[in-house]
Amino acid sequence: MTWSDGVTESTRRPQTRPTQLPYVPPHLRNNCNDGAFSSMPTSLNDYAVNNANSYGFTSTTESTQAPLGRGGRGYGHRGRGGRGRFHQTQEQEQEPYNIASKLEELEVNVDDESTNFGAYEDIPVEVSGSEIPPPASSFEEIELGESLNRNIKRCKYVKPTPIQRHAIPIALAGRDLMACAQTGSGKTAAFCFPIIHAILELNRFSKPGRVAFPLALILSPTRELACQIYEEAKKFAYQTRVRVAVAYGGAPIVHQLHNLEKGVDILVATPGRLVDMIERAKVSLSMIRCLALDEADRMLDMGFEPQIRKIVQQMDMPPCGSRQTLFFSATFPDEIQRLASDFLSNYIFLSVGRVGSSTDLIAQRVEFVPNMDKRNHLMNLLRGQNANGTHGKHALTLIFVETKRGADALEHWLSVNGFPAIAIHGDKVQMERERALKSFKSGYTPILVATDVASRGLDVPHVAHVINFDLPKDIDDYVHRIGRTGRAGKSGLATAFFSDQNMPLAKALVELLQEANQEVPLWLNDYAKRASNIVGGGRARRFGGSKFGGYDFRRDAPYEIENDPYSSTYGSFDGTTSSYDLSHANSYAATGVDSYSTGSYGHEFSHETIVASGWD
DNA sequence: AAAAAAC
Repeated sequence: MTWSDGVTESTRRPQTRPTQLPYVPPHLRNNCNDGAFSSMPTSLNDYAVNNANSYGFTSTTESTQAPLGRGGRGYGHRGRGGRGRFHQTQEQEQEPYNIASKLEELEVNVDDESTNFGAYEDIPVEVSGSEIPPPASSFEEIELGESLNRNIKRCKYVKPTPIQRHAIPIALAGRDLMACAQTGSGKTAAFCFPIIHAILELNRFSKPGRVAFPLALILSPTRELACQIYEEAKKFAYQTRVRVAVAYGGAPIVHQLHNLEKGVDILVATPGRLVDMIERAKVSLSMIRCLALDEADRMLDMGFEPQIRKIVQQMDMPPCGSRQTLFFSATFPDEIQRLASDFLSNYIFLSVGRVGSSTDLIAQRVEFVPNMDKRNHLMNLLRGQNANGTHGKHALTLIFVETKRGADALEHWLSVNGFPAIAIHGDKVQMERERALKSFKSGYTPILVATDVASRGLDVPHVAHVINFDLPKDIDDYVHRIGRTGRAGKSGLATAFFSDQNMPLAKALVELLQEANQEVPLWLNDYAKRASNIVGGGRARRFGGSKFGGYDFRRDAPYEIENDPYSSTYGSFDGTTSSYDLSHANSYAATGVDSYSTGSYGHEFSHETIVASGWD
């Protein structure tokens, strides 16, 4: 990145055509051969088909119907007849859902060093905007510099993930970016590497002093996520002169201030504490070269947007255009994209995987469970896990509930019933929150009951099972929640308890399951159809003509762009919706068109391992 | 109607 040249001047026309090499995620590159390669998806399929029975929770509308399709790709099989026996708790007791063996079958988080074999067959990549820098295929090719490369190796990152391959060159070129990539696919590194590289290039490090002048600011919606990003960034900046600091509420401010006084290049923060520090004149944003928002859609939603606007537009931060701005998330609803463009200048829109989609590393199940039966049903699930003795460090269970009170209540109820559970939510003091998370991570209490405080970004290895005890109202929240498992190439399981009051979510849930090649229960389909007749059912988010297109909201609203007071910030973006697959890669180079997308990366084999951590 | 985020 060439901040020293001036951020806005550093954009350049791509010199070479994008190297569209076949992509295989890092975890798939270990000792691959055709036989092993095909083993995982097969077990996934078998899993879905064979367990249609033991799962078997269906509404009366399904009764004796076989489940539709299967969990894998294609619809060649039909599950054997699932019996609708959702009132028959007796039978549940006799035939508890044997989750432990299923987790083994799925090779869920068996071992950090183990690799799972499978394929991302179709990872659509869409890039739009003007003068798009081409993606890179290796870290070496990106030339991040010796010290950073050393740290990348230390972290056992061998090959960039798709989001990294595309986002890092864009960020290095100094461009603003709105990036969407699936949970657990390596977003943290995708914005940390370019930031650290740019600071090293700038070769002007912060000095100790009463007021801190960070060069880069990374914002996070929760304290725990801020901590996690901070820890990651520190690893990446190890033995460089780049200093990283963190600022978040609920912890004594003096320690954080003390650290700031030593000099800060990269500040990771939650909004409230940051504003506090700025108002105390302990931090100045006047030197900020790069602003990165993790979970950017959350940061710009109703609850957070005023604070972000204050920090970005009403403090001493350099204005849009004279700083670089990077937005990252797994989800990016249309209306939030529109809002986000206020903070961006001539930005590039990048999506790896469909926006808001989940990864197919997560096997998703939806069961109809009336509110009254939820606890009993949960008990049966957990008993199934316990029975096989694998409910330890290698199979953590994360249970999401709707309310803070509900989290406490469920924690208590589980504890009383002999399940080692602990709760985390925003009414606990920070120390309790951190203790709960630590206790969960260590496996000391392998069950964590959480509100949405834990739904985004947190990277906890060994989370094998995410249970949506209460489903969220927003499908995007669901995507983030289940994204706590199936990270960095590991597979995972997500179970949702769907009750009558989740009707509004049915349509979006069905669409998501279909996209992720998951089995859609017939009864859920019925709910979705009924719900779609009611105004407001689902979310009008996925539209657009082309198969993968319609994600960059600028494409859907060319007129608004022309009439928009900010239209100049769009540079030469012309609202075209060109779409290119591999066979058209050449035309990209020849014409310098402003967007391209790929439908498939194909497959590739190599021999590499990767260690999970801080992937979001 | 809920959750998160400063003291």
